[in-house]
Parts: sequence; C-alpha cells; structure tokens
Amino acid sequence: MPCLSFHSLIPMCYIMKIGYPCVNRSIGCSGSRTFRLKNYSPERMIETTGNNLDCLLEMLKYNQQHNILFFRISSDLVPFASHPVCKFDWLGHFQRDFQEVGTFIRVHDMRISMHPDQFVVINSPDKGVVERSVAELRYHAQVLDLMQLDDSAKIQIHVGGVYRDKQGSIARFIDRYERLDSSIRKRLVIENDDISYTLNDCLIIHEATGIPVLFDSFHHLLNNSGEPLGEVIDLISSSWRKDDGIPMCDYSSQQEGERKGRHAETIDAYDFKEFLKASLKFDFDIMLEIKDKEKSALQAIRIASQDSRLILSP
DNA sequence: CCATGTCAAGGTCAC
DNA sequence: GTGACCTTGACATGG
Repeated sequence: MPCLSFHSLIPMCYIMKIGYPCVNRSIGCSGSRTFRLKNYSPERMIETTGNNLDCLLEMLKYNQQHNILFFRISSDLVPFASHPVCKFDWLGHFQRDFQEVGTFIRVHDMRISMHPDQFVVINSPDKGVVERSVAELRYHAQVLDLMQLDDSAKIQIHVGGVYRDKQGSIARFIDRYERLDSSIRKRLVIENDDISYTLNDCLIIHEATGIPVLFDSFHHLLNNSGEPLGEVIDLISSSWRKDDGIPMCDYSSQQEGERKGRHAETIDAYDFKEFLKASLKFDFDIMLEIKDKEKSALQAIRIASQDSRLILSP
C-alpha cells in the first residue's frame, strides 16, 4: 500500500526507492572495468572482476550513506562471463565476494536491477543470437543468485526485434520465454522501448506469460499506442506479483537541443515533479536514466522527499 | 603522456 | 545494400 502522508509512519508502508545505473562519478573507482577479448586470460579476468566487485561494494556503501536504495549493477561486472573464451570458474573463485556484496544489499534493504544490453534478443529468428542471449541471461541470473538476492532483484530486457511481423515476433518471444530456466524466468521483466514495443504490447505479452512489465516513462513518451497512462497504470502494477517486489520504473527526460530520445545530462526538476504528480497512485522504485548519475539521484531524492510515497530515514 | 580510434554480441532507419 | 545510430566507459594503440 502507498504511504498516506509524508509524516505517517504506517506499518507496512512501502518506502519508494530511487537510484541510478551502474556508475558512480564521485568516488573515483570503476565497477565496470573490462579489457579486449584478445587480451583475455584467467589472470586478467581475476584482476578485473576483483576490482569491479570491490568497487561495487564501495558504490553501494556510498549509496547507503546517501539514502540511495536502488541500484543497477553493470553487466560488465564479470567481463566475458558468457563468452566461450571464459572457461574460468568465476562463480567458485568469487563466491565469498559475491556473498559479501549480497549481504550488504540485504542488510540495507536495497533494491537491485540489471539490464543486459542490446545484444540480448530472445525473439530473434537467428538461433545463434538466441543461444548467446540465453547464455548472457544465465550469467546475469548467476550474479544475482550468488549474492543470494530474492526474486525482487530483476533483470530487465526489451522484447526484441519486430522483423516486419510484430504478432509473429511477439509469439516467438512468448515461446522462447516459456522455455527459459526458472532461475532466469523468475527474474526477467520486459520494458517498453522507444521504437518498437509499446506498453500495450508488453501488457499483451504479460497476459500470455505472467512476465512483469517495467514501465519506462521516457520511452512511453516517445513510443506509445495511445494508451493513457492513467488507464494502464493499474495493469502495469498488477503485472508484478508479491515476490517480484513493487514495480520498477525507468525515468528520464529529453536533453534540450539534442536529438529526440537523447537522455538528459542532468535531472529536469520540473519534469520530475510533474512525473511524480502524474503517477501519484502508483507505488514504484524509480531508476533515473540520467547521465550525471548519482548527482541527479541525490536531487531526485530531495524532490521526492516532498512526496507522500517516500520517507527519508534519519 | 595524451589523443583518438576501437571494442563480442543486434536491430532499425535514413539514404 | 550500406552505414549511422543507439549508449558508453574505458581499453589500447600510435604519435
């Protein structure tokens, strides 16, 4: 249930979480270091992954100190984890490090997401693309499993390509989704994109599969089927079951003077307030896809502290 | 040392 | 059909 007022500490009242993706620009370490494939070696992998895990923990500590309780973990955490070149047992080798990070996340009641990039397309007609996609999804699920996070830690993907046949491509998505291991399926959610699949398309797929729908506000602005947000917000909400946690949502705004669809460099306070106002009856965790990362997240938290859904801890 | 080209992976659109 | 773009940091090479 939503909080009824800023000052009412209603038991079971959910506290909205706000976060940023993958990179922190303030603390001077990188949690997404990588290297060239041709330079692959187990030693290089151990060194880079070790660094990334250390930095991930540092970023989470920074977040905890600043009341940023939602974070997207970079897909580069373990470079080439799903590539055939990787024969190394990174799960065994880094088990304790993953557990340490996972414990920190659980102790501080943080929300976690991951977002594999555009190469993950499970509805592709190309079998090889699908195989690589599933391997990549498996890697993402393994990361969250190693951290012993519950099912509310999600992996978000887009529906995929259209291939000039949306109905057929949706059907293929549904078929492929149903064949996935449950370890992947329980964490997977679909997000409306800015070119092809609208919120309505995602909700149709939800109807067929039960997969939760992650609402991307900026994509919805750029690409929709005319579905009024007020009318579909309940459908989005109810696509997340109890174990999935409350819905996640991606928020961004247009960078002034740039190509349409370009994410803003820094948060537009007015737009963000309007967004909060428009979604008042919706309880969700907000991922800010804004280029200056934690800086805008801090500002968003200040703005949202006026909102009844968010109560800042002391 | 610094600047710049390049990096596993797909799909869409403009031309 | 070809190439730019998406989005993006950071590696790696060459000067």
